[in-house]
Parts: sequence; structure tokens; C-alpha cells
Amino acid sequence: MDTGTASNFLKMHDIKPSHHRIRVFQYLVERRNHPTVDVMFRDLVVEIPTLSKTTLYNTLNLFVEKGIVSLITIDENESRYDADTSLHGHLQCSNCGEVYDIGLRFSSIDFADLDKFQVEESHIYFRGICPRCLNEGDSHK
Amino acid sequence: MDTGTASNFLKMHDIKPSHHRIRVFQYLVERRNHPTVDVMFRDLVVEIPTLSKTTLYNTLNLFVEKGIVSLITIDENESRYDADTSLHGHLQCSNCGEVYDIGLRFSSIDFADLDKFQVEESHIYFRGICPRCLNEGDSHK
DNA sequence: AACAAAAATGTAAGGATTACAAGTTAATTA
DNA sequence: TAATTAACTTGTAATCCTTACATTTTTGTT
Repeated sequence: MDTGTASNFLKMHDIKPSHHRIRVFQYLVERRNHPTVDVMFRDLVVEIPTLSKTTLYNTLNLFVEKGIVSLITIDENESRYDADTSLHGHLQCSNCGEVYDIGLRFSSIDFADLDKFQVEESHIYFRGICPRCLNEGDSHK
Repeated sequence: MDTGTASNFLKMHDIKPSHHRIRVFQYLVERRNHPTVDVMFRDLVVEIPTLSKTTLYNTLNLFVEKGIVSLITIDENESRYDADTSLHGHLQCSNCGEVYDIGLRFSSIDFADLDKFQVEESHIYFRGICPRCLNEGDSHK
């Protein structure tokens, strides 16, 4: 996503498009890697040497607040972030730790108990073994 | 759940039934309140004055490891625990913070993307406003 | 009652996140 | 363009949940 597009997208969502914010948003859109703050910081500080972790936290919290990024709490101790806010699930491999997108068809789910609630967010998480780790396991047999 | 039943249940799952462990498990089964560690500790220390938080953490981690309790990570900063390990969702009210059980019919969901994965756990979380808070909102209009 | 193994305790440490005050950048006005 | 103001960014210190670890206590067995 080019800088102009990102800038406009931020403006559309009531976020002032500073340089840092644009780069953070571009990172999430381009990589789609469900990064932790630490991973993002390590990657971004290379091209933005003055970046501070507090700024990264502030920026991500702002994005989540404005609804353009969703917070993934699949890890118990570290937050992860996703610029794809459409309804989909995530699976974290309990062997390698990688987080994968899982497409869903929500229309067929029966959520009778939700009738009386006003739902704001939906999150679906799985834990398991990813294909790559399954194959490696086979080769060691 | 009486002490004998709880004790046997723990034994069946390869857990030595100490007094503390029995009481912690009974607490979760009886209250079904999805408690944080802090809430559990405050409640249990009344009847078990010597209880330490470390023991509570150790006990809960053991229960999760052995599969008789599931860990709910719906809160960003605090873990919650549930003795009901059957497949169901949770909703946390963004107004009052209460966590509710949400019944699900999983059979109808299309999880095509999961084909290649070996799934170990499934978690479904919602955030929204609970009926009680919705009604309170109305009465203030 | 004595012994060995396991569980429980309390303190200290770890690690992710936030608070806060100061510094810097960007936008606005004249 | 210079001055002014607001907003963003920074770095350190503090907070809070959770775990490490060494010691003490309890439990179960001879």
C-alpha cells in the first residue's frame, strides 16, 4: 500500500497521518504477519531509527480504538495485531508459535444465546499443529 | 460437588487430590463465574487462610495442563478460568466486565481452512453489552 | 513415630504494558 | 517567514500479572 493511500485511509478514520503512523499501518497491511509489538519494533526500527516502543504502543492502541486494526489475544503474554478486520479466525501452532489466518463461514452458526446481547466484536481462536510442523514430525519417524 | 466426587475426579485425571486442589476445583465447578486469579484468591483465602497466590497459580496451571479446566484469555491483562471444558463461547460485557457463557452449535460451521491443521483447542470470544447493562441504559433515557 | 516424596509458601524476579513529563515536530495565524 | 499552539514522539520509571526458586509444611507409607 503506497503512502498516499495509507494516509487517506488514516484520515478517513479520524487519525492524523503522521509519518510513524503511516509506516506502522503499511507494515501491518503488507506483511500480514500478526506481529507482536517486539517483532514490529525490531523490524521497523531499522528504517525508523528514532522509533520508540511507547510510540508503537500508542499507535497500535489508537488503531484498535478507531477500528482499523484488530487486537489478537491468542498469546497469553503478548498482544498481536492484524490489519485485516474482516471476520476470520486465527490458529497458533503450539509447536512453532506461528499464527495463521483461518477463513470462516459465519452465516451457518447458531448463536441463539447472543440474542439478548449487543455484540461488538467476535474472535475465533484455535491452537494446534500447523502443516509444516506436522510434516517435520513425520520425517523424524 | 462434594469433596469425595471432586477428589475422585482429580485422581481420574492424574492429579493428586490435596485439600487445596479439591477446594479450588470445587470453587470453579460451583460458581461458574469465570474468575480471575485475584477474585478466586479473595474468595478462597477466607476459608483457607494459609492459601498463597503462588499455590493458586500452580494449581490452575496444573488443571489447565491436565485438561480439566480451560483458560479464558478474553481479558487482555488477566487470565480467567472455567471448569466447563465443553465447547462453548464467552462474551465479556464491555460496560460491566462480566463474562457470560454463550452456547454454540459448532457442527454447522465451515472450517475449510482447518483441513491441514491438527486442531487441539477452539476458543470463541465476543465483546459487547449484556442485557442488564442495555436495560440500565434505557432507563436513563 | 520416622521417613521420603510431594505440595504449599513467601519473596524476589521477570516481562509486557502504561503513566508521565519533557522534547520535538507539524500546523496555523499573523 | 516568524511566532504560536497543538499534537505527536520519546525515554524513564512505575505498574501489574505471572513465574522462579529455595524453604517449610504437609502427606502418605513403612
